[in-house]
Amino acid sequence: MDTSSWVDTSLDLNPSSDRPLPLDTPKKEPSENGNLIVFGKKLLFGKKLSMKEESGALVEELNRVNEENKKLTEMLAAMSESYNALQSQLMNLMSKIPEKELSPSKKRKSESSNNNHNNNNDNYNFGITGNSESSSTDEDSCKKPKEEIVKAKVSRVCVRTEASDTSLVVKDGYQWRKYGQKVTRDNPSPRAYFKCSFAPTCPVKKKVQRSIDDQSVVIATYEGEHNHLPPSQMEPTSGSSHRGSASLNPSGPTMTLDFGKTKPSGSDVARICSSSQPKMDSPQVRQYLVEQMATSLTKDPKFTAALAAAISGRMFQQSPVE
DNA sequence: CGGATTTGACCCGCGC
DNA sequence: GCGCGGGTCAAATCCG
Repeated sequence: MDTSSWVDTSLDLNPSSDRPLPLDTPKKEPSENGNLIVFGKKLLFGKKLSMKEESGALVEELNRVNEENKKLTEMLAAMSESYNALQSQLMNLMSKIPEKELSPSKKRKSESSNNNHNNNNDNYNFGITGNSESSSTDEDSCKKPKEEIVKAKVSRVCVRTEASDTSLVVKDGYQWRKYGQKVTRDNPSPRAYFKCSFAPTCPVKKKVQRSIDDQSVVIATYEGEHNHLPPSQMEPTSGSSHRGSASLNPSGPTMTLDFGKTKPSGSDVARICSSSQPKMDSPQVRQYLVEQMATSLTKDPKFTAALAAAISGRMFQQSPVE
């Protein structure tokens, strides 16, 4: 199941969850904590109060916490809604993009037939586009039955990095060894070739190249499936609380975007999540994704601004002057 | 000193 | 068959 790839990705959207967050939401958290503290205090000093008073206070606190809870739930729902609205808008715009983006001078068709017909448009999808097996058309399977068998799973991931960062390094939790670099015709930026070096027998390869459209975005194309767990998950000390994904098909083409090097900006999340929408066929997964997004939102209000900026910026880029 | 990276050469598939 | 271009190899180099 390929959904694991982007699910896994989404799970790592909060790599900072184990570090003390600045918490720019003083409205919510302190009040919540305040409730808890007050609650605790009253428990501590409850001895001096009569049972009635104590129970009354407890009920009061309970009501207050419930209200707080309700508010938070509403906020969550609102955020999820606005996120979905933005996402659908983005997808609408994406679908309107003409195929003019395709480079007309492209000679070789192997790549385009291996992936999708709108190969280059993948670059503008900004996210994991899934494997070629599921996305390849009937035509492809007729034309290239051989490759259909040989071809390993292909996934594409786009990651925003610092534009000044010239190293084509995509931290995805695996260990890679670079074995080649090539300047291709389509893109003046060099393409780097990596092999998974963590396990000698692991057949997975990845290609990393900057997007011709946006130099701050690198496109990583993964081929094959890891036959081992990501090193980050094999370390017992590597955080565990927020990595509930360890059980999710570890042998699949999981892409645990660490973003350790680059800051986990909202745009990253927006790109990954928005692009993976076509794979959102499982309601559970979808719900989980929304929860993850909501968690990010509630933890970092700047996220909203970053998300809006990223999407609006993308829209502006795709429909320049109207 | 060993592993990782760099980079030019080579291989191979595809289109003409 | 030839040329082009992407992908891979492997020697040289770098780096911790």
